[in-house]
Amino acid sequence: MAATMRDVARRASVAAMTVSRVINDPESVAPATKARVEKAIAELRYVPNMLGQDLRRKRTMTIALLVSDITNPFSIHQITAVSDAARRAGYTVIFGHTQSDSDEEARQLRAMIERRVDGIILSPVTDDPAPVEFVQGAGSEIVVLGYPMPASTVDAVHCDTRAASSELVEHLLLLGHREVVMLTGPERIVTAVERADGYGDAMASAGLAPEIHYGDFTIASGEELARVALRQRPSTTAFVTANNFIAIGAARAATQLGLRVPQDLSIVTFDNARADHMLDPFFTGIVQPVDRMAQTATHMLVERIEGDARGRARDVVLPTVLDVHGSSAPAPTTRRDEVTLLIGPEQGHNHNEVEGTP
Amino acid sequence: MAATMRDVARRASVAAMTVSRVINDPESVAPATKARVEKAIAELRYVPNMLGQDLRRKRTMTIALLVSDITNPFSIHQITAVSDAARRAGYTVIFGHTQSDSDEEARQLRAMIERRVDGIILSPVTDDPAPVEFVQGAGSEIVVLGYPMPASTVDAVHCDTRAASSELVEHLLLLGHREVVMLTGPERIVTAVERADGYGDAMASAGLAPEIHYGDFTIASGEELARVALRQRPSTTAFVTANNFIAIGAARAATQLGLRVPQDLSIVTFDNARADHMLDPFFTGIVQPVDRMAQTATHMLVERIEGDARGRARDVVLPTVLDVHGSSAPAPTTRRDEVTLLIGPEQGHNHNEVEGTP
DNA sequence: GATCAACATGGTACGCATATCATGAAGCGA
DNA sequence: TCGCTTCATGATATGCGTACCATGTTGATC
Repeated sequence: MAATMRDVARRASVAAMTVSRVINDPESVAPATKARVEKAIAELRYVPNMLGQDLRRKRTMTIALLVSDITNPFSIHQITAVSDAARRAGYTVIFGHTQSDSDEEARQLRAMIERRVDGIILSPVTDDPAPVEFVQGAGSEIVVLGYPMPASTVDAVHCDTRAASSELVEHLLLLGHREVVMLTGPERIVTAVERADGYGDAMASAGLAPEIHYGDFTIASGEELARVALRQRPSTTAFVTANNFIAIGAARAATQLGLRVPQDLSIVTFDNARADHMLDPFFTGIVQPVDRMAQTATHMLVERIEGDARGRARDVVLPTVLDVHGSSAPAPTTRRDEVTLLIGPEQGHNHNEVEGTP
Repeated sequence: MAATMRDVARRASVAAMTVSRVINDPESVAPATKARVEKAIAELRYVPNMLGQDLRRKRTMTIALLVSDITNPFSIHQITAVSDAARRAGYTVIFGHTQSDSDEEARQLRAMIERRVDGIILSPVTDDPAPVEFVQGAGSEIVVLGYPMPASTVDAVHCDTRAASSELVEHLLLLGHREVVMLTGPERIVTAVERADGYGDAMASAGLAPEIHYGDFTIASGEELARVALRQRPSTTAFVTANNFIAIGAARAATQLGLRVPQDLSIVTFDNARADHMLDPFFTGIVQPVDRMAQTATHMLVERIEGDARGRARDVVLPTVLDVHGSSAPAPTTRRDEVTLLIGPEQGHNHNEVEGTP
């Protein structure tokens, strides 16, 4: 169906090689020949076949971006930032999402290696070095985005999310909160653990007992975690949540239990959706410089691919910002025992696995 | 660097063809041979090169999805739905976004044809048949998602967005509104025009004069359009907006002008963000069955690719739902002339191009 | 023991574009 | 006019995997 380079060559009475030259290095072809070839290209509506080109050149000019959860506005922001930076560098980007699942991550990485992408930007699920080694062993370049990799044999761009988590707690402590509970994601995901650790650090420094609930990075899980936490400890005055979905869920649970945010309960979080997307930015939270992270990662990757960067792995840590909005307020002074009453009828609701850490 | 099939063949003392068989049709290889080959594959960490395979098979098992604006939650929803459906059918999906720009659309389509995707799902910018013909001429299958194509030589899945727009207006009329103004996107984009037309239909049926403001599908534009509309006609009691970004902008403008939504001003819209993502679903609006649309489009495309569907183009129209939330309320009974006062100091603000239609 | 089928495996060419070397023509100076 | 460079173009081989046909082996059947 589709015309090939040889079809064009035949029609223009030249060799295939000359057609290739017209496309890739027009200067090197005589004007008359070039015109003939271009005419044939137009007439046959010839579109080059990158499969052949890539196979021969051993270069696809493609980089892959693997994010954990494409439904998260945070990931969307990463995707747009990476594609823009990549396009400027002359690369095409293909995406995948792992749904925070290591097996899916492995499958996706393999699919990308099969396509022989020149490089991969990965937001890894765990700090297991195996996926990274797999990519490197296959001869593709890789940059890790969003998480520090412990065995640092790979370029990485991330924020100090543990310290940022401490910062969130300190914000609450300054507002007079003492009963601060952490709601985070699954224990198998580094981000969830890191953010819980930062919370633990700050609580320990303040001489307070930490209370951490592990769940999922979803609204439903946030709702459930908040419900359980409030039932177990009705005197809680503030939640630190490990992402915006958990925060939304927690806010929902609070509202349903008759608690007002922030008057009765403060909620602070990570990875706020871009302010743009919301009618009123609401959650106080840590904002990561997504654009800069994505651009930096892309540039580092392109440097590796093009051989401009050799040698040791580079680890770039970018600063976060605490963005104070309406979801955090001074701790209420009175105890709220009526909460237990409201929670009563909801007891059969606890069907998620929830693990508490002392 | 990376091992090839022949490397594996040599190591297992078989022909390359046998390695290929082990990978694609393991049943046809004797167990002992198969084991030897698999051992060699593991030892060399061989990963097949799809470029070679695709080139030979003339099949990439890839479909491309081209949406207009990846930052829109509506598009994200399309992306996830299409990738899920495609994965189930054994296809990989690659994405692109056109930013509602015809040139960018053409570039992206060409890039996808260059990669020889088996098919393309396109949310077109305009109703120009050229992009569709380009793809068909290049031998790829295509399904148009979200917009009806006038010259129906192509499969399409969409909603009757014009009728839906009328439905929005009727909802407002039932609430007693008479001064209803349309805020829509650029005139060059079909969706913007279709939705304005539906508004026009309903206003005409009710014997009311339409007033349409064209702008962009962005929050900033929505804000600007609303500001201008309210200045020109302070007695406006309701806006119909052509997407959620315009709605958010309009709500912002209203708030800044001291108008409460919905008490003083109702706002209804299209393409609400998924309820999930918002703390409180707020906008009354038309909801399109995104999942079903995306699945249908994917299935139709796969059928074409696999030759199960031949002949005439199919045009599937799916029903929309009017989702009533808090942004629409009965029309206020008193006139509001103080609005002009509030608008006064903002006059120098009109730097977007805004076109009014009588 | 001969014949044939069924099966396992190999050899060769091909899909498309390009790197590399080779060839021919034109241009230039002496 | 000869010899040399410079430039435009072509022929061939290559990248990787697979379709297709061919060959050899095994085993069953009479």
